[in-house]
Amino acid sequence: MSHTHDEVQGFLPLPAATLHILMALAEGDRHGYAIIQDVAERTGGRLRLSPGTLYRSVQRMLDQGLITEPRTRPAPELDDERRRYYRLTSLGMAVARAEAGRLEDLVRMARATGLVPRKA
Amino acid sequence: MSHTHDEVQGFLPLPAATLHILMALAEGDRHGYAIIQDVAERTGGRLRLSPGTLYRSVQRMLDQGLITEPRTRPAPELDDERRRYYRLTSLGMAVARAEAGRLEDLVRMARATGLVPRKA
DNA sequence: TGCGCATATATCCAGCGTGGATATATTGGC
DNA sequence: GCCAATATATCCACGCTGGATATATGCGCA
Repeated sequence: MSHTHDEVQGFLPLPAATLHILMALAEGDRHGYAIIQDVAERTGGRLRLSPGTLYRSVQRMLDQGLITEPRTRPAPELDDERRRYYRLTSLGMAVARAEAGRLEDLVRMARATGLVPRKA
Repeated sequence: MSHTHDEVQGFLPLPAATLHILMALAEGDRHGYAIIQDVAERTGGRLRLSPGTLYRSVQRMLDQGLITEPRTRPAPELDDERRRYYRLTSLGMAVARAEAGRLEDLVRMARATGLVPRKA
């Protein structure tokens, strides 16, 4: 289950919401509403994914194969029937890593200009 | 010539082209076409700003006060009359630093998920 | 001389990603 | 019984982008 450089690179640059969703799913399977909360929490409330952005991003990511909808649902007794859960694919992980690398390059370039101090 | 946190933060997230233009101008005054070349060079040819993106971004940045058009033109004997030169403002620098910081936070978050290794 | 390419700026269109509003339905607290 | 939170889904308007197009000058080369 390996992915070619071009196959992964073709997704970049990743839409902002997509990277956040991938990061939220890195810890485990989550449903849509939980992803919104997770992103808000992780960003200290600075990024609040709107429902429109979240559900359209999720649909696109399913189509692209970055995430899947697993058959098994966690904790049936605590479950909410309405929920739809999502899981990272190996392609999704590879794409997230590639995007993070791209962002690192960007930060490195910014530092190289001398415009940006090397730490805050 | 200081800028408030909110004044600067209000520009974020910065459009991709805008950050690249700010980085290109960090080294000194440049005209539009030179910015396109500079960005292509710095990114190893991976990002080629289209004319549409470049000139619209520049116009927006002038309106926002991130850059200015200096009166003095460099090297009059080597100059091309058609060129329009642009220069970073202190606001532009502050905004570029803030955006770089935002990207760093993003990379840090990606690392924290364990999804992204800490160096390549 | 004339052709094409690089230089240089500017405008237009179509496409995509986003926020916000709206809709629908269920659950829990007061 | 009412409102807020939970949960998903769709629609509209806006902003950013690439690519095409337009215009004009300068340079190399056949």
